[in-house]
Amino acid sequence: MPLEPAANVLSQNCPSRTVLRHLTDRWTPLIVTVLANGQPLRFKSIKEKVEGISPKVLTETLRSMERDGLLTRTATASLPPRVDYQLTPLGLTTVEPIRALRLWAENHLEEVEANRQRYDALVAA
Amino acid sequence: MPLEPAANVLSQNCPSRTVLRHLTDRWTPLIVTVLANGQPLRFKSIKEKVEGISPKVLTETLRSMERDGLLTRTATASLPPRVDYQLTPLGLTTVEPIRALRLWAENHLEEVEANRQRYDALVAA
DNA sequence: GGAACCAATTACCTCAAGGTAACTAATGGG
DNA sequence: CCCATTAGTTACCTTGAGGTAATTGGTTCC
Repeated sequence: MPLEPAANVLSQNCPSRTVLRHLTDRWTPLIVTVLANGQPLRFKSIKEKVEGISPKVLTETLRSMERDGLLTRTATASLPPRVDYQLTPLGLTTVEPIRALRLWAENHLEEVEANRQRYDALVAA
Repeated sequence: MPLEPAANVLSQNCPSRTVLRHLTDRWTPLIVTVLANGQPLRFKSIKEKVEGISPKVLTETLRSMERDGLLTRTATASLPPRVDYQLTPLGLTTVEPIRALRLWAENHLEEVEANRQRYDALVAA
């Protein structure tokens, strides 16, 4: 059994780059965030919590995550129809990294904005 | 002193969303990765380590990171010219979250690819 | 007999991120 | 005289992610 060559996102053709890009897609971190506790959520409910996402893009992003094995999709043929999405064990392992990234953005917002103002003032001068 | 309203990336107009998007720009995690040890690197050196990035986009991304206060740019008027980039203390606080994300991508690559094959086989059927 | 409900799908459009290629300034080296 | 070097800039183009709006289907509610 040969050892796999180590994946390395710095390498031009390493497929781990696409994995990283999926993980950092515009809406993926937000969807992981609302599913983070492991409980299933319905399509409509996700759409409400992730403010501003369109149904088309939500469907696309959920499909992509399902394909990568991050979540499961369970359709119930009830009336009205019901579809539940739930993170898989693999998906749950992304929760902590994504949570850290999200918290960084939320907690350093003011500092970043202050830096921008300083920079823009310098450049204008 | 009024308390700041808590930032929340799930809110449509919360400016923390743009901070998160910057952090997850196509090249930002890779640039943070090569600067992660805190040592300054020259433009050319970054360009070589982050395989495939064009000089234009590297300049743009570095400028954006400098504006947000993640790194400093130090130009030396020597010949040939020399410009060093180095993570700031703020930038260094992104290293761990980004490292976790990168490691996830690299370490779960095979599992993700296996899931994709399974999914595509099912959908084709 | 229409409206509401849910989870989409479809067709279409837009825009900005990113890519490509050529060019610049300043100077030392052959 | 011309090339190499470094860190870009400029003009231009492409692409694909994402947005918008309308539509579907089956059933119950009014």
